[in-house]
Amino acid sequence: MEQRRKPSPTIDQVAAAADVNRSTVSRAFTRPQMLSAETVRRVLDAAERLGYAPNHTARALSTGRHRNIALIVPDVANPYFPPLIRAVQREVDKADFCLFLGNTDEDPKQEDKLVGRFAGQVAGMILASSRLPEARIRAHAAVRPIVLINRDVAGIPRVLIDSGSGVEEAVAHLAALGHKIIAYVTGPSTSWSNRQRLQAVRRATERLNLKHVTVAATAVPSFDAGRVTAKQVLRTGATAAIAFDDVTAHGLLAGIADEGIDVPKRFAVVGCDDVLGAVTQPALTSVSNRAPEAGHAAFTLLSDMLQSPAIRDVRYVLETHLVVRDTTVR
Amino acid sequence: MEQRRKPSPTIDQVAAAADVNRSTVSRAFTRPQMLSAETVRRVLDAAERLGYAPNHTARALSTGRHRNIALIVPDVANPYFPPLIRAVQREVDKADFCLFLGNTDEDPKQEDKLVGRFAGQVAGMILASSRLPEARIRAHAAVRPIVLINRDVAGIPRVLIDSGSGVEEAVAHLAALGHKIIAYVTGPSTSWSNRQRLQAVRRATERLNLKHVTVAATAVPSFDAGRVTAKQVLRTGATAAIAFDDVTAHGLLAGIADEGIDVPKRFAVVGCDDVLGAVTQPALTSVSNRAPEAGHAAFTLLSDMLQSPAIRDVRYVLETHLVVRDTTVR
DNA sequence: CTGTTAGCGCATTCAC
DNA sequence: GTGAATGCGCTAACAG
Repeated sequence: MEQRRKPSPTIDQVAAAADVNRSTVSRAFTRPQMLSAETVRRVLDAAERLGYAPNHTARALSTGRHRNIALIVPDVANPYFPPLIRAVQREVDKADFCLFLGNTDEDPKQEDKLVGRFAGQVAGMILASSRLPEARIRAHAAVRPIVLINRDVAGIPRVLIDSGSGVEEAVAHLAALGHKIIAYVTGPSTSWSNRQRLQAVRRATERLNLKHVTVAATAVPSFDAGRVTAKQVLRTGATAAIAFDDVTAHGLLAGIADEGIDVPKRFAVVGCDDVLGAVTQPALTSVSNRAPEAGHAAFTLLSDMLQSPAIRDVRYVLETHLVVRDTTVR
Repeated sequence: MEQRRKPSPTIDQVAAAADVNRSTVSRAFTRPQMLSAETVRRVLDAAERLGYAPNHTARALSTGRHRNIALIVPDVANPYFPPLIRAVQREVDKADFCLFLGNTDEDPKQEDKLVGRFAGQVAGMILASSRLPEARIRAHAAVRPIVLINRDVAGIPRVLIDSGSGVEEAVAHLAALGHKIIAYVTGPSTSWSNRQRLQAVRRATERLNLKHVTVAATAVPSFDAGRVTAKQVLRTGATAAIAFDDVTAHGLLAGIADEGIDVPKRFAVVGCDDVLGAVTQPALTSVSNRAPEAGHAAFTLLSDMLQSPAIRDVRYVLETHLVVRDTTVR
């Protein structure tokens, strides 16, 4: 049952088969226009025949350039990220790159470790919702191209989904429905989006002369985190809550139902990121999700950085809007 | 605004700083027990000071071994896969490997392309729900270690989630409830799981003296694919349906509701993979999901293959069970 | 225990 | 247009 894998052919074997020099084979693959059409054909032919494909590793070592990029996210299984990953994937693919995926579990230490692990085999990295301290981000960005998603660090190219705009719409919507006290259920304290949403709630409630309270959920956003928070939210006297994300909002909804309180008649709930669509019961009002566009933009940015080594201070902002469904008004 | 990135230190610089030979530095990192504790300390010290980290690429070129593996899935955004990816991720991480992620869009050509792209920079690959023809799989597996998930090819190590067992339970459950005609709503025709589920429906209905019909959904499983299939399903005279997966079942549920038919009173629905949990309305009865265990097992298998080059014919099967919720009985 | 030497497979100067 | 030579950063024999 033993079986040896045959080593893949090298550039030298192709050179021999095509009766040319190694450099000619190399050129046939990288800059064919430098060679006579006839030679190119002969080389490619031989390569085809031998099943030769340039060795990424050797090429990278020689040029110092990799055709890989890494995408690091806090939690693959959080429904927010797969569409983002998907979008990045698609662009990476078009560019004929390979994608490394890293999962930090919302842990800055783990994130730091991953950045280190990927370093040296990628052309650049995209950090989505990075939980790293600003200093670490700057340190990494000084050494290699980095693009941030949902993290605002001056001087580092970043793509920001401005959920603030959508959250302000949400507060206005709730105000119009007559709510006077609005609760915000928090997400990870290291999350830029969380801070942004919290600030938007503050700003909007103040402007509209409403009260707001914030209720802390556990560190990692989850259905259960939202659910156990329900009682506490109800005790604040709020009649409406905006949750850090849809998953938390979904749990909150369940927790409120556990208390026998009708949504939206006696309590209104708004989520963020609109990842659950109409699957909750009642269908969740939420702030729109532009993660796929963010993924696309991030790769485009990174791609630009790879072309021109000048570091540019790009701040790409995507606005969001409120998507009204049945948890706020029937 | 121009800025040059400083190149990372090489093994030689560390060697100079520690006043030893390059090989000593190399050993300090790969086989410290070969060196005197004192030397190791001195080398690691110098490395730390210079911010040195071994270059993956150079190491891989020299040893021919990579510390990367690739995981290829049909659709990252399909809720079935993120937990699987997550599980693989976790194991990969423990082993100090890096993970490439590939997305095939259910397209065999794309899958083939990805395998080629990753080849040469990975120690091995895991193909989840591969849509590749058997011949292609064999061809690839002959060249490099490959582990399959949810694809049964003799001679290639594979991890199979036996949804058949759960589907048979589902049919028995429906039979006990008095259903006589059961519809199966298909998934991708190239999917091993789809064939397996279809066969289970056939087997179980025959054994229990029930009728079954199959209704084809569009190629890519989706909410909409399920929804538009509803009318057709109802026309068959079936009073219960088992769908290829939860996402399709979810759509089916919506389509049936569109027709004004009450679930589960007048029609019963069963999903597969249990990825939606209790989020549908009514909560979906489904066949349990063991994707995380499959991911774990797949990496363990791959890891074993990397240790002993002997190709082994492993067939690791995970049983499933029916999870009864509200779409079959209230 | 540690230094010496020789590649890994390729891109890239130079020459011709 | 093409060939010859050099080195990317590292590991792995082989010596001592």
